[in-house]
Amino acid sequence: MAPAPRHPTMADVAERAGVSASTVSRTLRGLTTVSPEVRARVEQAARELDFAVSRQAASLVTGRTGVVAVLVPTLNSWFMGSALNSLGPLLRAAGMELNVYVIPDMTERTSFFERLPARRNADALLVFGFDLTDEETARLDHLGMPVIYVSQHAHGRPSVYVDDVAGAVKATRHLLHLGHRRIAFAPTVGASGFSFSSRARLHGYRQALTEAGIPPDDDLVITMAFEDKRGLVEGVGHLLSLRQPPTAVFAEQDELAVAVIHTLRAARIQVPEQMSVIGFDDHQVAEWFDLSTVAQSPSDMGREAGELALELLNEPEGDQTRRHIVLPTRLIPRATTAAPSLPQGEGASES
Amino acid sequence: MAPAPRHPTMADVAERAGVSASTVSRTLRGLTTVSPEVRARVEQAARELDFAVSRQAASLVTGRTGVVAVLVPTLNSWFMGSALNSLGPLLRAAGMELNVYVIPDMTERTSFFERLPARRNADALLVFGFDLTDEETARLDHLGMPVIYVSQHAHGRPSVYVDDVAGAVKATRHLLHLGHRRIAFAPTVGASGFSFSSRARLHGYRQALTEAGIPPDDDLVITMAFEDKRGLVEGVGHLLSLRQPPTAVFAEQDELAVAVIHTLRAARIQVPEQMSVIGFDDHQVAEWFDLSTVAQSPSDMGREAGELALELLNEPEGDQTRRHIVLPTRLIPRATTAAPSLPQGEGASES
DNA sequence: TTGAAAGCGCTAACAC
DNA sequence: GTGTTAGCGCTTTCAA
Repeated sequence: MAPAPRHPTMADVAERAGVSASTVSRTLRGLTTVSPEVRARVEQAARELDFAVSRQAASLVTGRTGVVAVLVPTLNSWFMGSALNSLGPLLRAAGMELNVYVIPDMTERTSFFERLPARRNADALLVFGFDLTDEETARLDHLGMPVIYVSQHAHGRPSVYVDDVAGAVKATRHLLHLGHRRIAFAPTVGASGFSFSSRARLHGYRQALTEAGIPPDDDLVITMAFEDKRGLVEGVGHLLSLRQPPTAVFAEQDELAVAVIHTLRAARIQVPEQMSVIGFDDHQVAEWFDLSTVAQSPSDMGREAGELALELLNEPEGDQTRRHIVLPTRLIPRATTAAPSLPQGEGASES
Repeated sequence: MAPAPRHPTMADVAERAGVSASTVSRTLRGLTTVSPEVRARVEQAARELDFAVSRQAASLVTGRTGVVAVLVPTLNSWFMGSALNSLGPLLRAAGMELNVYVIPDMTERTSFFERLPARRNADALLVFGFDLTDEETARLDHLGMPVIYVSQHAHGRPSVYVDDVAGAVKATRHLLHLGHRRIAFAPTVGASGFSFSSRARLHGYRQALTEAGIPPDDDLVITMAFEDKRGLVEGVGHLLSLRQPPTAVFAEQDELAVAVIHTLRAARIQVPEQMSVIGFDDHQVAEWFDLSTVAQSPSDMGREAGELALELLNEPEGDQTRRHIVLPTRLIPRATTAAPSLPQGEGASES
């Protein structure tokens, strides 16, 4: 780096082009009230000086920062990666920057809500998949910028989420149609958010069972985490040791489903012959495992959320702020679900 | 949102605390030249008004934006997710924001390098895994801020990367020790960056073979992408149809390794009995597949890169700017590699 | 230890 | 169409 290569300012460009700074500003912002010749001169001068507008200075006067902030529990997940992968370029195209706040644990979370660093440094905030307390939500309400809840339904506030309940119903019905009657549900621990989806899927699972005249059995609901090998072995062991063990498992997400399959196979339980397994997501890994699943599209979610954000930013303060976008799911039956091999009945495992 | 809940300014805080704006500024920045009583008054006033400093205004005068920008080919990858997951909180702790530029394709890339939007909007830039042209690198050199190359070695510029060559040597030697002589290497297409690693791993593979007295055979190097099922089938088919087919495959990354295993099994080729497969990464999926692999730690990479960035920012313009950090790898043998079942020799597949 | 004043680089009224 | 002027909200001399 050179000693102090001071960035050129608009004044520099103005001087070089022989115009005023306002004209440079107008030109660079694409306002039409600039004559073609002047525009050409200004653009060339800017190019020659390799000039870039300082957002800082601009936003000081416009009151807009040109950045959209996202609050995420983690970046290391298929869901977040896909969502932000579509959100990023979308914002870029609109001339906005993407600012990311990664909040992996409670400490970070507390400090985030205390200081609210996004406060004056973004025009809108997208909150991904956190299960916020009322207090936290209230705090965000006073942020002074549009806040959009993504991958969760926030009462009375703009949200974008997938229809988790319907998706879970599809998965459960699929198993029911195959003849399963003892169906386990494996939610995953929400240390890092997304427990909204978790609860919605549990709800859909219960609903489908109830509709089929099967009373939900809490013994069949067992929380596990795909990173926790030990917990998996215990959880799966618990299910297998039940008086009436399940013949199918519906895992809250594909990665967990795959981990469950891995654990089952390690215990010499054949999938799907002895146990059907279905996931949720249609994660890349689902294909490798021929995993039956319910597909959702995080890319669509990122896109919808981004578009909604841009809309709210350009909206004439309308009370359109309580919009909800619900995205669909799709059942994808593959090879890890099949009809149960044994006839169902009381004490099947006893004999 | 209220009609226009104007953010309180320092002047507001100053008034409320009965001091000048400068004193508020000094207090909030933790300068010691403020008497305890005044400090207390100011802090309380700030709290009561829920005041937050405007970075925009501050950076206008300090010349520092308080943001670190990262340029990434994608966010939807284990590598990037892990790296940014550790980078984010680290920057937060240092009071910096994380700005992400996702550049998924050539169009976006061209436009990024044309406009260089990070230019006046960040204090440092971390470039992840792109294979930049000399022209692009030169452009970054003139950005007027520290630029750190991550997951790649950039000639004469600060870089953080894993020792891909050594890692690839470990993987290849592992197969050699098991008795393999025909070892394929599967690099993956670098549409979205990371071809630096790709080439380094190829190099390590060749080096290990050469050391073992085996001339590298380009017929055994076949590029595939784990998302491209068709390409996988063709690629694997190609290897199997060789006059002397390989007995082991070293895939550039775990996800590809897993896809290869999936493809092999679909073709009724047993792993590792008929074909050993080893990956690179120690991705989560490696465990589920009992995949032998070479571990690297993207979290460490993110951390090192972040620390280096902070260092360069606080450094007295020293010429320390050409620092290199090389991270280690570790071989993790699991169940997808084993000794070849057939004796090696010419025309083994002919008989 | 504190305050007054100047100004960072830009945009928005308002004139011309 | 284009230039002039007046700040946006901070930090930073410089005085006191």
